[in-house]
Amino acid sequence: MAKSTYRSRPTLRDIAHIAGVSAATVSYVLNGKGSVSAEVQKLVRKTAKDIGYRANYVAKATRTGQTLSIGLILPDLKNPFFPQLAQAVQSAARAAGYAVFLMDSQGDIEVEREGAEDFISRGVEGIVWCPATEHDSLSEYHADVPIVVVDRPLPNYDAISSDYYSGGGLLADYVLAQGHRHIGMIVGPQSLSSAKQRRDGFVDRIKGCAEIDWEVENDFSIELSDEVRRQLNDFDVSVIGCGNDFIAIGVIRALHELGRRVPKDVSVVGFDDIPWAAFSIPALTTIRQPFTKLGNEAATLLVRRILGEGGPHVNMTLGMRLVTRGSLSRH
Amino acid sequence: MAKSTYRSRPTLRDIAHIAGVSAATVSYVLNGKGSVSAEVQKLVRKTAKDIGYRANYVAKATRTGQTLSIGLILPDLKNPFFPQLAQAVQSAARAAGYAVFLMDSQGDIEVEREGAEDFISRGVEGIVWCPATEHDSLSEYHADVPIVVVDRPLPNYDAISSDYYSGGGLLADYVLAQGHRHIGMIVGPQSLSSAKQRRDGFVDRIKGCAEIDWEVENDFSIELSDEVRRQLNDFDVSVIGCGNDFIAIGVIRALHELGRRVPKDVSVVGFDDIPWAAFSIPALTTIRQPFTKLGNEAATLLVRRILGEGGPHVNMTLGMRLVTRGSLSRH
DNA sequence: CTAAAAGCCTTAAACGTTTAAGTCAATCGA
DNA sequence: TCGATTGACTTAAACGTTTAAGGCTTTTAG
Repeated sequence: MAKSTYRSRPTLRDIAHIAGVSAATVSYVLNGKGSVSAEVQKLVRKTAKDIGYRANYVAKATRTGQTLSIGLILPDLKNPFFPQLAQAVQSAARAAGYAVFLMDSQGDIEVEREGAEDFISRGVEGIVWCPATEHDSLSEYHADVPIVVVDRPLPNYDAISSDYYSGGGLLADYVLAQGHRHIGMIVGPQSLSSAKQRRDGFVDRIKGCAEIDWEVENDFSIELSDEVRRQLNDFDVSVIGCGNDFIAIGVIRALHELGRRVPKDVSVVGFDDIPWAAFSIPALTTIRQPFTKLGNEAATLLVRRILGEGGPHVNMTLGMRLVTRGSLSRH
Repeated sequence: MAKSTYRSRPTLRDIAHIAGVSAATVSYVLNGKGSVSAEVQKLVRKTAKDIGYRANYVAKATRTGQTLSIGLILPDLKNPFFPQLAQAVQSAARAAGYAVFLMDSQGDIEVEREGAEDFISRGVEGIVWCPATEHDSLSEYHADVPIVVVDRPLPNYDAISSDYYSGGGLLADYVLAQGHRHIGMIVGPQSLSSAKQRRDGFVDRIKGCAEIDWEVENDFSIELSDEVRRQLNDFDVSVIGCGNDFIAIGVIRALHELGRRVPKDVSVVGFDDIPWAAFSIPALTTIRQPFTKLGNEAATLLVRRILGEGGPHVNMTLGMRLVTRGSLSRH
């Protein structure tokens, strides 16, 4: 009874029958293989078109073993980091003829696992994975299918991530060049490698050139802890470096409530260049993460692996660049 | 040569062979059908586990005709409207056992078409579609597979959208209740039904109670046209109603550049309650669109159609609600 | 005690493709 | 003229499942 109202699609055999040739012949012309006379080719194509034939990929896949699909697992689409990534992965995959299954793990590593398992049952030929945590929750699927992890180098995987350390350095250079010598830092959770690297890159470059007056940790979130809010009353620093743009936007907001003007009274810099960064008031000076390139490269690398490209796991790292807007002024 | 380094997965026949039973028996126990002795059940399950068997959905699908997958087509993941929707669709689909293929049409109706075609070739059992334009670009796939369109009622489709008209009214009520009597409006492109409805809902309620001093059109975008920017110099209106939150954020920004304070000098209201709305300064008073519910309902309805539920096309409309934050003050 | 029913398992066909191998006729080269 | 090659097409098996039909063996009912 299910689907009863929807038409069942014509098959390759239907074409064969109508055109009076064998199924094999139809398959050959539709795939441009074998040798078939121009006459028959034309006939087959015509009947295919006439009856509205469309290939059945799943039948095709049973025979060839190729589903031409990949899976994308990411932690939370609501985080503005991921839509761009997903878009790029899908677009690059599509260009290579692959469709992409989407799985939002909601930050749950158990869901990540189940998702990967489900994907593999569905025959995906590879997975692009943006891990929710530092935990290698997909290790058991590793042998079944190539996996490219993005945003985080993970041992035993192909990995593509932004060069956070250099990005931190880039930001430090600019902060120094603009004359700032007293700096407050609100870093992301240092248990996350991505948070640690951007911090270290920044700090290492600052070292000896200026003073880091204080450094506190906060979630990668707009909500600031009480400890952080207290630090915001410090009038000695001329700039506050934030672990990411969320924190920076939260800081600008909190500063605004405290009656301190950005960047007049104190400058603020972020990290990532999420879409909102351009539209805060003032617009955020930040380090741009190449979201789109990240996704494109991940999908492209994955496809290469699928096509059999060997070699050791790559750990590709993409350059970041400084985006200067209004939230930091000369000091 | 491709995939040579990845293990080929054990099949149901492998289990059968090892356990010394027929493939049919294995299938029966794995699917909980037929009648199989407890003994054999145990044996089969054990061997399945031992050799790390995982069902091959594509083989299964050739036989059953059910791929347990649906497609999701949307115009632009970068638009903050869609990530939440996608998340909800995926989540609800997953709960029903369905996986979802993602396709970002980039606003191109040709891509929409190709995407749908590709999906159908891949055997999706249904499609959730968020049209990029008012154009019914998927009409030809309509007969193949159930399609639920979201955000826009479209004739001959099941449709789920927010009740924009009522939402507009809700906003008008609040604006009036707060004492505003002179209103400027920056509406979205009136060729879009969603833009038109929210405008009409607002205007119809205002009518007779207050003055709409001016009304201009702008894209649903943060970038404002010159005409719009000129209007912003009008000191007569006490509130500016915007077609969506993007426009509202752009307006707050432009007003800020003009030296006018929001909401002290003039109030601003948006529409949609995109995630950024809460974090602008001041935070936006707006009408919340039930993104998550929209996605959930769409997926659930689609699944019901897939399972064979008949009946005429539904045109479900979801209530919106007012979210009061700081961008509008009493007048 | 026997016929019918129930329980447990197998056989084999089917789903819509692809593709290796084979057939047959026409063409070619010497 | 004849064997070999080429060209055009077909046959049939295979991919990994599901499932209707059937065949034993054991249990049940009368």
